[in-house]
Amino acid sequence: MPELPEVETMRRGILGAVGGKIVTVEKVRCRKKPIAIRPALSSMRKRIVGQTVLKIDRIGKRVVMEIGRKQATSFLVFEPRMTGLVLVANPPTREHLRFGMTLGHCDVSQIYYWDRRGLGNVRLFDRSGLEEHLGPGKIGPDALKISLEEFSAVLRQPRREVKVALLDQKLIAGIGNLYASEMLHAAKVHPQRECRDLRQRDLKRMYEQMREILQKAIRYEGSTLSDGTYRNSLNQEGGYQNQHQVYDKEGEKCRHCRKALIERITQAQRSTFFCRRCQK
DNA sequence: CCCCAGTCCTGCGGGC
DNA sequence: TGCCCGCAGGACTGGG
Repeated sequence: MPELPEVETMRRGILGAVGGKIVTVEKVRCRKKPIAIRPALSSMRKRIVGQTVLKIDRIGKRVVMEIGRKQATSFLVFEPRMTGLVLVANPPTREHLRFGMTLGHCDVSQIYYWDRRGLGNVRLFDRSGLEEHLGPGKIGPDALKISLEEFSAVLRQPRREVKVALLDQKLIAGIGNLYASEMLHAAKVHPQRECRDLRQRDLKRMYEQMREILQKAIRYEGSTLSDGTYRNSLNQEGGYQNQHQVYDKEGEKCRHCRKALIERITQAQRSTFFCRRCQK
């Protein structure tokens, strides 16, 4: 379930390994069990082999590598969805390795895309294609770049439940199911509140807790759940799972009030965890 | 416009 | 004990 903190950790892993150096793409390859890789490998090779890695970015829950020369640059986008990993070393298994790149002139020589379930994808866009698929309008402002004013404005979604709105990537980019539950608990806001009923003070607490939790989760290098799928770019576990207050803790005593039990409900076909006593 | 169910896919754990 | 089904939830799609 890579969300913003996990994808940011992947981005930093790649950046630390290749950043600041002139990096040339030498080889691009793909292993069995093809996932969505577009365009096909042959044309991807034509466009990026021999080119230079210029920038490593993140758009919401995607890692974006800008590759090329000054003018015509391409954008290689890794979208891990549920079980994808962008690695610089130690892919968990060979079986689910989906895509690899060999780089020259830097400490790491390989970038891997590994994906157990294969729901993710790797795509190459030109500048206008990137704009078309992932530009503003297609995807909201980043959860760590949005201002309080903008945050309050995009959540003017009268009848939508606040938890469902937080998951909508067109409104805010980067929040997924796990961190939505955690930030609402920390902000003491009930996940089923309709957005129109939120007061400015509620929005302010949500905004502050969103930043707090995402930044802290990045420091801990993300959350590795019991299925163990998510790893950082060196295939090591994250640490934020030990900081969770509500996610996947149905029936446990709330760590905040120490009285009520954490409940689990379904919203938009996803589990939400919350404390009825703390969250109003 | 928004909501909902279905789709992709694999591995696991709960239940029988 | 062993097997099978359902669930996990990223993003997208089509129908209401």
